[in-house]
Amino acid sequence: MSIFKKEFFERSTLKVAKDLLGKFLVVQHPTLDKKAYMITEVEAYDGPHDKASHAHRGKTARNEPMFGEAGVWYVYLVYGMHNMLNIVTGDDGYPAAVLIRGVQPLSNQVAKLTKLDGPAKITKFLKIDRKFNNKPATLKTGLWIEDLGVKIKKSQIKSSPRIGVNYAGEWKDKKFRFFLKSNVR
DNA sequence: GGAGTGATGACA
DNA sequence: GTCATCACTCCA
Repeated sequence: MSIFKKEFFERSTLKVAKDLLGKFLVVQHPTLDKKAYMITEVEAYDGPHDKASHAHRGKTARNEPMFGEAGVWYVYLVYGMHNMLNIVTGDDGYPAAVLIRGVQPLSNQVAKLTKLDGPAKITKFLKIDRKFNNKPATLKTGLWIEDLGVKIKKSQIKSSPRIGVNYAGEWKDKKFRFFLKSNVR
């Protein structure tokens, strides 16, 4: 059981995205027990040139966390009702983040807890909202990432174009989405 | 296929 | 100040 440090997130966004698969999102609510969810699907948003990234149009009040230090949560609202959970990667000043799209509860937890297979379902279910925005994921703030020793083989990782970014021109076809083979939907 | 929902960014 | 857009989900 080891919490991830900043150095993990300071590497290339694509590497971080792939390495996050099979790691665990740990949630600690004030009133509930600690729970861990395995990350099964992520997307990378890398750099100022990525048209699908919020950072593409430059630094704004909303995407400011993406430009900041690695290992910080970037949580924002889309479509008026959906919170999106991202973790900032890359060096300070380089806008990049990994969107967490899918997680799966540990098998010994509530069985009927359905697989959380959409980015907004995760945040809704785990009660993640913008109060986590700009908070470090490298401290036990209530939401962080741990390695619980699950080994992921390279052959289990699949990639595809990202979802919901069809406006992004040539960037929409980049295979920046990574997911575990057993969790294809 | 289409509605819902509201923060955000662009423009004036 | 207004207006269009949006890294989505749900119901049909």
